[in-house]
Amino acid sequence: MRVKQKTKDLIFKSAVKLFSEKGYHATSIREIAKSVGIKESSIYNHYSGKNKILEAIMHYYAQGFQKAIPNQTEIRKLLTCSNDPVKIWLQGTKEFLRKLPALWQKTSCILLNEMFVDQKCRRFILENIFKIQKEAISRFFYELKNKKLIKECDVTQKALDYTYMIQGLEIENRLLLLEGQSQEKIEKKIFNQISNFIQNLKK
Amino acid sequence: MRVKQKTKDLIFKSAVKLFSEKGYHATSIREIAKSVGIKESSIYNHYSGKNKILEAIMHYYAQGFQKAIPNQTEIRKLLTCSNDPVKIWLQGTKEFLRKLPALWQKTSCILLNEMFVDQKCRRFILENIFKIQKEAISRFFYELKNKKLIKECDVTQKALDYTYMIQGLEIENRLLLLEGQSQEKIEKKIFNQISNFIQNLKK
DNA sequence: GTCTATAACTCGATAGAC
DNA sequence: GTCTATCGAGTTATAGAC
Repeated sequence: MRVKQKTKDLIFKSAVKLFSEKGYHATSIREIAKSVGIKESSIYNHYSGKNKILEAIMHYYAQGFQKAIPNQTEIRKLLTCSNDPVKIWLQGTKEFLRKLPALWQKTSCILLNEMFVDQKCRRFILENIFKIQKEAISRFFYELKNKKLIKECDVTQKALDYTYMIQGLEIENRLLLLEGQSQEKIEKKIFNQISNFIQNLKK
Repeated sequence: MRVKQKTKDLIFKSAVKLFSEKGYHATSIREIAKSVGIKESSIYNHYSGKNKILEAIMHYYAQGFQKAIPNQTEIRKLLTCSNDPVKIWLQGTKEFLRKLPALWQKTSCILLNEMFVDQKCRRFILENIFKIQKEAISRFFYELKNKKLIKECDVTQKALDYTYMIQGLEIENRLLLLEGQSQEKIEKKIFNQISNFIQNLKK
């Protein structure tokens, strides 16, 4: 049982690596098997098909995302940390990123690509990710406004603005990762951009 | 010669349609040929390989983009139209979109996907599109600031903010198109979002 | 310039020995 | 649970008739 789990895990990890680098369709079962060090037929003892690996990735992605989103209690706790919305937001973002599982970034790359090609994947992300993301940001902004830490504004519109910005950043993030830029440099850029956005929400 | 050009054009159009719907890798030469109404071998009389079609698409995309970007003269002309930066910007955007060739939207979908998978395509877009886009927006914002139509601000930072927003919008645009939402509804959303951004730049 | 025919290869998936 | 062997279908691309 332990060995079986280990192999399945290796298949998953290799698939995530290869799919994120070359794309789902351009990666073959054979390549995954080779990078694990087994024959392609052995993969079918763990996943009944290539598509099942993608489904597992979708599961991993959604579960990791949902668990990392701060709930109402965590938001309230964050609000007591400081009177500076920028500090609060950065703290919240850091905790969110820290809570994401190790391979989440790569699974994100895979699915955000596949989304434009695979209808099932697209619907899944639209309903399970984008919606939740927008709601969570709105909720957080609403609490900040309630506490008079940010100026009077249309919270829903600002949450939309923020979401678009994050998606744009995400694209750059993916490109820079593929071009081999360091994770620190990317994170610094993201935090600058986020700080700038929240700064503009101040009174 | 005329017939030859017509077929080549049909191949290009069919490829753009299929690639944008199913992705480059998931579309076969056979399918393209079938949708044109010829055999796959006949395609090789016009394009020496599947990859050459993608290269043609890259060419079409970049050329269409560059030709649509307003030059310094056009920017200056736009600035005389109104004292409202929102009106000026929307006018500029409309002219930009109108100047884009018919299939540009779809080629954009194809390449923005392929970008994450194909290094050649990625470099091409990073160097030929993103860079030019950012520079053009900076230039335009700079002129608006010079004319005191927008408040004192870091023009480069605002151009970056705008670029991220546009990329986020572009993602949504692609998704909604794939989900069958009407072009008008999408455009309305884009114009709202853009207006909102420029409005915030006002004094 | 399009066709038929086919080469040469890769793909996902299965059967059955061990 | 992994292996070898292989199937059947799909792929890009080419050769040569018309």
